[in-house]
Amino acid sequence: MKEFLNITKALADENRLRMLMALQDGELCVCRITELMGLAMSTVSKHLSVLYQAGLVNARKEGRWMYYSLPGKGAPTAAREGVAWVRRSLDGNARVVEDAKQLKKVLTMDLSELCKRQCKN
Amino acid sequence: MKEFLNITKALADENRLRMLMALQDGELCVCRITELMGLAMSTVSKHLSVLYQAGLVNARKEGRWMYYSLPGKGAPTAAREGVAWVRRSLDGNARVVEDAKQLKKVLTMDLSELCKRQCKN
DNA sequence: GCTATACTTCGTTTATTGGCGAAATGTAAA
DNA sequence: TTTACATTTCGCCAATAAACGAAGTATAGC
Repeated sequence: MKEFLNITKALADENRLRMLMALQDGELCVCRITELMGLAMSTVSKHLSVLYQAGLVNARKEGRWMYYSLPGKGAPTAAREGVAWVRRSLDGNARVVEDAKQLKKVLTMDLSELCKRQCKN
Repeated sequence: MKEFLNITKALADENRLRMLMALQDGELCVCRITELMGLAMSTVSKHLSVLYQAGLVNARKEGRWMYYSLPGKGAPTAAREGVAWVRRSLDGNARVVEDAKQLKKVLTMDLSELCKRQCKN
């Protein structure tokens, strides 16, 4: 019960739902997500930690960068089904579409430049 | 987004998950649910209101009694799928099984007696 | 009409959560 | 081995949410 409750609690926040939807087209590092969300990096990191604890995202460290992605086949059923349900339900949502558009821009930005700027804030 | 967030927030509470699972075998009135949950009736009523606002339960008034049940075919897709996901994920859960057992006892109790007792508390 | 009853709403308290900036951690480049 | 940088953790404050009891609403029976 507690495990499943972790999942539902993780899904009960608009910003975390936006992050899950933003990860649809592949993994992202924290500073790109931060740029997209318009929140403090520490806040974004906390949200990603909540999603990770619930098994709703994978985490991969590469050098100084941390990449988050949607869970694959190995993930627990409840988490995978939860993500699938969210994706079906929010597909085409105005905010999500807007985010996807904004994400395209963020992906063209230079990673180092982006992170440098984030850490200033 | 707001609508879907209503659903995920409604699912992000253990007592509300227990209530949804308790409704699996058919509608229940508030005082039976109250007896099962071991909470104040006002608290249970509030929880049911949250579930109702999210479209996760139906409500039907019959005389002095209010009956809540899981949503049928007419309900929005996201809500129906959410309930289905919860049921799959919590099927066989220890607490849920225990509740189901307890519910059987509660169903044998006299409704009027039960409600009278609830309202005293 | 009154009274009892089944439920909801309101007001308050306490606990949890989201947000930020500052400090800490870990990694890579100079 | 410093220095820079990407991310996380910590400490704090504000906002949200869960719990209760008391008061309010609506319905059935006298």
